[in-house]
Amino acid sequence: MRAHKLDVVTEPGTRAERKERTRQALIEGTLDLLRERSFASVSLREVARSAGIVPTAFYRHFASMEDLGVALVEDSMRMLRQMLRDARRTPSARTATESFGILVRQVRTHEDQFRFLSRERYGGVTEVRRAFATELRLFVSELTIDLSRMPGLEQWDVADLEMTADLLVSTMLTAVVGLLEIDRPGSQNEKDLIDRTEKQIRMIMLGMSRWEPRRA
Amino acid sequence: MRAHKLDVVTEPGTRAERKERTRQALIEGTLDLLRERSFASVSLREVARSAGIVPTAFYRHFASMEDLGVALVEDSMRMLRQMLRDARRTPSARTATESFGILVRQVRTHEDQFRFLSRERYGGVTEVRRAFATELRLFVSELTIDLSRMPGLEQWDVADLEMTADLLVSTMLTAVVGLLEIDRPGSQNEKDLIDRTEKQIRMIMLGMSRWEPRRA
DNA sequence: TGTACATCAGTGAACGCGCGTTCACTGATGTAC
DNA sequence: TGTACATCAGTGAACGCGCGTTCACTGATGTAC
Repeated sequence: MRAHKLDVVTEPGTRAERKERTRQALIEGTLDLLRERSFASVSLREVARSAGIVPTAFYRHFASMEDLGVALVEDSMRMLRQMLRDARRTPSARTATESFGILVRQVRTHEDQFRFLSRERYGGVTEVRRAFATELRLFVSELTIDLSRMPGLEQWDVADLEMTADLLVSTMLTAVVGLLEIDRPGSQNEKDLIDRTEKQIRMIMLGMSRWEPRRA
Repeated sequence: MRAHKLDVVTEPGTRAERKERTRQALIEGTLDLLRERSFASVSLREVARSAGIVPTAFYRHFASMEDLGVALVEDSMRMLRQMLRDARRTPSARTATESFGILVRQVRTHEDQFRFLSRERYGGVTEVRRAFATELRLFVSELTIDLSRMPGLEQWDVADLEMTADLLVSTMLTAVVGLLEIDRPGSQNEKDLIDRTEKQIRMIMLGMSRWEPRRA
């Protein structure tokens, strides 16, 4: 019998596991604080408090708040990239409207991270802006390649393909940001927004079918 | 001769005029601080410093930083409304592309205020978000009326008209935000962005000409 | 026009507070033998 | 398995700093007579 071990109230797991758990608590606590505030206005002490540790213990995980910000970007970007990779593998994501449906579900699943990205995109932290812009450019150029393979678009100018990909992406992005403003998922507001965006995508695609590439 | 009056180094004008000048210095100093930071991260003392007054004198003009924020929104919104009113009176603004040209020039003229609006739109201050959303809804509904009068769109559903107006406005808004990211006006980047946006607007209008309203 | 008083934009000292960061520490976990 | 030592996540006191806000003040401008 080693019953006395049960008296010890420390957390289970190895030291490394517990450290990782605290790190996650810091990240999730921060995302939670960012629900209604900007990253620039959140203090190190608040973040530590949200994770249930003393301010000085923060430094066991991050060198500074800026460092935590970078980790947040990396985390969110990893999620975004994974989503895009999955979407490209899903056969049902071939049309823009279907891709948008997948996007909506992902936004609802990773709401905090999408909010962080959309809010800091033009907000204070330069690092976030740069990383997001790069990711977005990557996405647009991938969509450009997809478009170039669509029947009827084979002879299009690259610039025209890019312009169209950019329009489709920015329309979806506007919808994502609108989605984050709607608190209650499944509400009529949400349905209206999704419906409207799908129509907008269809309208753009109608325009594409009439577009004359390389006008003289 | 009252030469001794010239020795006095106080600012010219009546007391009311000087007060108004300080108020403007506070507002412009704040907009200047907001070039690279968010409103939430700017302190009262910094704002006072930027206007060349002592922190306590700030209270002669605004009750709090929040109060200053509201004044900033009101100022920027007044500018935006005036721009829209002028644009509606200009005969050359009849097509969406021409309206966009006017918008680009306005953005370059009132860059600080547009930056404030775009940055705080999803940023911290609730007041700003609400005011901007209202202004935007107003703009979309005015454009909806304009569209309903265009030849070929007379039989369109109101929902379809609104959806289209929303798409046009959000495309222009995306361009405005992109414009603010470009430091050097007149650069190739700027030309590319404007060119791309004009093409996007034309593509949407092509889609409109093919749209079948009230599909069964 | 001149005088006496009221107004009020801006001053400067002072306050209590939360901040980021340093430092020496504690005690459970990990490791070598 | 047991012992002795090393590691290291988290602690708690302490610091100097910029913050928002209070208060009594100054002295030029405005107003009433």
